[in-house]
Amino acid sequence: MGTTTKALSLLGYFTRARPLIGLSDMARLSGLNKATVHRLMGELAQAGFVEQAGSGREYRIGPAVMRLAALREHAVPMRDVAAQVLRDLSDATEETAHFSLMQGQTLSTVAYAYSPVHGTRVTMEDAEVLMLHATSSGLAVLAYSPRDLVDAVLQAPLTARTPQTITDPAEIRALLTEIRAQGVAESVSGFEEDVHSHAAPIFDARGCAMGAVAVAAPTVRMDDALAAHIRASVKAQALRLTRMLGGFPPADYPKDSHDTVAGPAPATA
Amino acid sequence: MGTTTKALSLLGYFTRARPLIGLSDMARLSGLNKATVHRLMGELAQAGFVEQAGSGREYRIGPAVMRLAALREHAVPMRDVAAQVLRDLSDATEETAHFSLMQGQTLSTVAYAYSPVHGTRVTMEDAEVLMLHATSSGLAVLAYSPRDLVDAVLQAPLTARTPQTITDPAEIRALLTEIRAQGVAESVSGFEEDVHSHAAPIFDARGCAMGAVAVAAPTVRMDDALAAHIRASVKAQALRLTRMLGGFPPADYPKDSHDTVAGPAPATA
DNA sequence: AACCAATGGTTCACATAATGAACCGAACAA
DNA sequence: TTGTTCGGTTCATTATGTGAACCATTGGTT
Repeated sequence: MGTTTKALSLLGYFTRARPLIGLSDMARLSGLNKATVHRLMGELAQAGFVEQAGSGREYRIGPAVMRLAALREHAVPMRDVAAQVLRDLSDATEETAHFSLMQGQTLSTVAYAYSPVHGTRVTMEDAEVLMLHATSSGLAVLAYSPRDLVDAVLQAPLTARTPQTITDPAEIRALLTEIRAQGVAESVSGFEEDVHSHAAPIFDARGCAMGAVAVAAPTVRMDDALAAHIRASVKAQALRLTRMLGGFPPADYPKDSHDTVAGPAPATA
Repeated sequence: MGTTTKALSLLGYFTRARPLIGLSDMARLSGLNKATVHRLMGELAQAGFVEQAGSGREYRIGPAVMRLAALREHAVPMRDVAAQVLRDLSDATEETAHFSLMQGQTLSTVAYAYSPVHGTRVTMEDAEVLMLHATSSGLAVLAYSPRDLVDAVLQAPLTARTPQTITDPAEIRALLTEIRAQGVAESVSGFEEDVHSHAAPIFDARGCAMGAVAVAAPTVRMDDALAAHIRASVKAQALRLTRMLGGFPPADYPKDSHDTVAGPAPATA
């Protein structure tokens, strides 16, 4: 393992729950020698990536990352990043993939990608507003949203877009629990007739659901095999997009044991 | 120079104007061997600090910094705190207010606020790097910086951003003495043409200057009354921000006994 | 087609820079 | 006192990083 990799891996041990780490703690966490950690932290500190908190001599994330984050935000608009992931997702599933973001209390479509494989496909509109209770994307977001939002949405009148739209608040709450267990939401003809969609949430840097990635297929093409494939794909790609956008899933988000989506892994040592 | 320092220094070459950098360019910019840069960028990429943009094989800042920035912001909500102070300052002066922090040996913009009053205003960019000798913020910081830093900055070649930029080290040293007497630095068209700015330093918990708050106005609007108002406001708000961030001014920082610039609008409005 | 000058990327002999066991002085507790 | 921690330092050993020279591609010129 390269020296730089070691140094950068140290940054991975800072979390929301553990924003301050002392020298000895860091040595323990990383499994590296205390002297090594000291030198690496010194270099990180000199570059402004960490700094020593005033009172103790513990370290915390430094100001340099703010500058880089501002650059990243400017250089990489979310749509472009999402477009890439959606293309992969629609290729993998041979169906329509789309990405939507919460804006205020509504969910609106940001980007989508079609698969060229089938002649019939689910089509999307730019900036379409998705109802939270009637779409798989909306349910995926709701399942990982704070109670306030869920209550606000479910106490408002729930309009039925189709005869299949679920409008009973109690039924939806039960659904949300199930979604949290699965990590994937599902909707059959809830928003558009004859559309069967699966969605997984996208999380921001605080671990809050900020949107969702979904795959929508005509109901006639859906069967158990395709559904299983889509569920796995959408979940994997949603995790990938979450990471690409700099967010990370909450601790209780169900992990599939098999798929290993590359991420900023901590020390393997 | 340590390997880690070299790797991290590469990140410093990304700017707003240059968000994508190729391998050869990076080697040129950093003065390092291409093979070295390749390996370092590889390690940075593996950790998510850079990534290779889809089209070319050029590098850009990666998603990992977003996570760290969120952590930093959570631990040290400087940006939020500053935003509040800047809003008050721009309201009070009816001009653009901004806050910048020293990172290593450069000063970079952290936050800013515009006043809605005038149609023309000085505009800012996120994460813009301010030259220490050519901006009021830079001079304010230098005036309260240790001798080493001042010497290092003034012995390097001082580039002139505009014809009005002061590039004579002796002249700048004289200026710094004056700034220490006033507690406020001033720059007329030193960084951008037709911009007149005033700045006051922000101190950390040890009483060292760690950044500056400034108000920038179009030169055409500047007159004695506005200048006096801005000087008082920027000084008062800088002191306030210093305190809010847990720092305090050094003993020799000039205190204005009389003006209490709590009042919002200037007389001229 | 042939040529040139870029690009990103790779190799390997060499030496610089990283490593870690043992050490220090300072707090704090029993 | 003794025994813990803690952050930080030293220095012989060697793993790690380095860079001149090398490919393989690409895009532009002649």
